[in-house]
Order: sequence, then structure tokens, then C-alpha cells
Amino acid sequence: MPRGHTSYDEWSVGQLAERSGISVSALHFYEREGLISSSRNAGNQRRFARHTLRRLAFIRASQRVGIPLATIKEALHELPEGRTPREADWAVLGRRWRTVLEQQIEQLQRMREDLSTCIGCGCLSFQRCLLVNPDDEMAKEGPGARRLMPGTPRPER
Amino acid sequence: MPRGHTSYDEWSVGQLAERSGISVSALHFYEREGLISSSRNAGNQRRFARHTLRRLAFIRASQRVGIPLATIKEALHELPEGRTPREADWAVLGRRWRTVLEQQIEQLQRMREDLSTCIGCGCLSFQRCLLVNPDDEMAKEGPGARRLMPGTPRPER
DNA sequence: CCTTGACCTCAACCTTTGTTGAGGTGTGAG
DNA sequence: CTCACACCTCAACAAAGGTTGAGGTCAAGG
Repeated sequence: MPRGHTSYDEWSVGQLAERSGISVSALHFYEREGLISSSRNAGNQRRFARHTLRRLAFIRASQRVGIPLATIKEALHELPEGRTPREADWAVLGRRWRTVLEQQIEQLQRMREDLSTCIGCGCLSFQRCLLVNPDDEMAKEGPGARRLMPGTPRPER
Repeated sequence: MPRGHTSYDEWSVGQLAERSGISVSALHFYEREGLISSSRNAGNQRRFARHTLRRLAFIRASQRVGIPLATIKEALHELPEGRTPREADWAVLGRRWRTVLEQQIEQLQRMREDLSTCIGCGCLSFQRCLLVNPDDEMAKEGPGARRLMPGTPRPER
């Protein structure tokens, strides 16, 4: 360990990567994108506060739900800037995400319904059910990879 | 309508695009990628069989669930090549997708649980719950945009 | 003293899912 | 006959979410 003096309050990228399971390059990327932040030590190396691990947990969890980084970033910007976020601060975000989650679960359940009723019953409305989904907002999105999230606005099609 | 003679059995890209709500460029793309196929008329224009609309419905529906095109393609290749797929053929795919759907719904529900128990109760295991998700396969995936699907294998990290 | 390991920056590249545009063909209508 | 319109191909670009590599710094251990 070349760069000793492992403080209890600050972690290097390497340590953070190891503890979070997120690669160093991804951490750099997240910092560039403004999802996490760090200070620098005398040798210009990043030092992350301990609570960064929570931000990372939140980021990863949100990604698993299909929320794009840009949206996650917005949410994270609602956390207090100066002090270490408390349980209550996270709870606010948690409640917001719950709503999103519930919508997505509903989406999937509706889809599951469609699959069994439209295909299962042999009716002819198969493609109407699947294709012309009445409350399908995603179809209006622009180019690029599609995600489950209603997502950020994009240029017109 | 310059190119008249609208057969009941074959559609031009334009017609298919209009009926499916999928752009012409996307249809070209799907054909290049082998998700749909067409024959050509005398003037080298694409002619799609009527049942292509069902394939498209299936593709769109699958995408809404977060399944990548490569996986959808594989599934579609299980449809009979020669004849027009029947209800029963689609039902097979439908059942497969149901399984995927159910897994994803479970994923999301577990996540919702985690959010309320780990954040809501104020316990300290927040990041353990969210970050070290025991059956999280996605974390092992490579670069690129992440999707909800367990997905196709990728090069090592 | 020199090597080694962790760190730094910056630019280039990767995949997915398409869109956009340039340049060309074919045909039905006026 | 000419125009407009739908179609064709091929190449380039887009956005998200990173990875990879080149070239350089710094401090500890042999």
C-alpha cells in the first residue's frame, strides 16, 4: 500500500471500488457526471467521504430499476449539500422511487395480462393489445437505447 | 400513391410503418438485424407478409419489458420459418416471456421491499440491502447501457 | 537507486437502438 | 414529358454508460 495513512473518514478510489463493487473507471465516470464528488489530497488523489458509499448504493439500486443516470443525478441533488445526509434525507428519495417502482410493476403486470389474454385466448386482438398499448409513453421517445423509465424528455421524432 | 397494386398479402415499408407505428428506418434496421424479413418486387422494393405485423407487435411488447433485440431475435427464430405462425406458435413465446416477466416483477417487488424496510426502518443495513443484492446478476455485466434483462453474455470484465 | 503499485488525465473506443442525410431509381398523375 | 413521391443503399451521427490504453506522478520497499 504505497499511499498509506488510511483515514477512517476518507477513502481512495481503489478502496471505494472494492467496497462498492463498482469499477474505478465507473467511479471516475460518476464523478465527471456529477453523481458523486471528492476532495483531493496533497498528491492530487481523490478522497471520498464515507457516505459516498450510500450514494453509490442508491445509484446502483436505481439503475436496477431502469432509471437513467441523469434522473438519478437530479434526485441526488436534492440531498443536503453541506452535511452528511441522514436517514430522513434518504427516506425522501426512497418514497419517490417507490412510486416509480410501483408504476413499473404495474406496467409489467399489465403486460403479463396481455400476454395471457391476448395470446392465450386466441383472439384476434393480439397485435392491438401488444402494439397499440393505450398508455404507452415510451413509443414517443427518440433514438438510442430504450429504458423502462418514462425518462427525460428528448427531441421530437 | 405512385406504386399502386396494393395486394392484400404484401405490404410496402411505408404501409407497414403506418400500421405498426414503427418508423421506416427502424423497420429497415430490424430487417438488417434479422428480426423481420421481406421479399422484393420488380422494382426492388420490400414487400412484407401480413404476419410481419405480429412479429412487430411481439418485438415492441418485448422491448417494453426491457428485453434486448438480440434476445428477441433468438426467440423469433423459434417461430416456423416456412409457414405463417399460428396462435399456438406465438403462445410458446408468450409463455417464455411470462417467465421473464415474472422474474422482473419479483425483482422490482424485492427492490420496493428493500426501499421501505432498509430506508424506512432506519436500520444501518441500507447499503448492504441495496448494494450487495445477493441474486443480482446484472452487476456482473460488461460495459454499455444496462437493461433489466439478465441479458446475453458479454466479454469478461 | 530503482522498481512497483496505486493513482492521475485525456482521448479513443465499445454496444445498443435507431435517425439523418446524400445520392440514385422508378412510376403514376397532370 | 416532367414532377413529385415513395422507395432504395450506404455512411455518419446520436445518446447512454462505461472501458481501455497511453503517458505521467508519487511514495514505499528491496
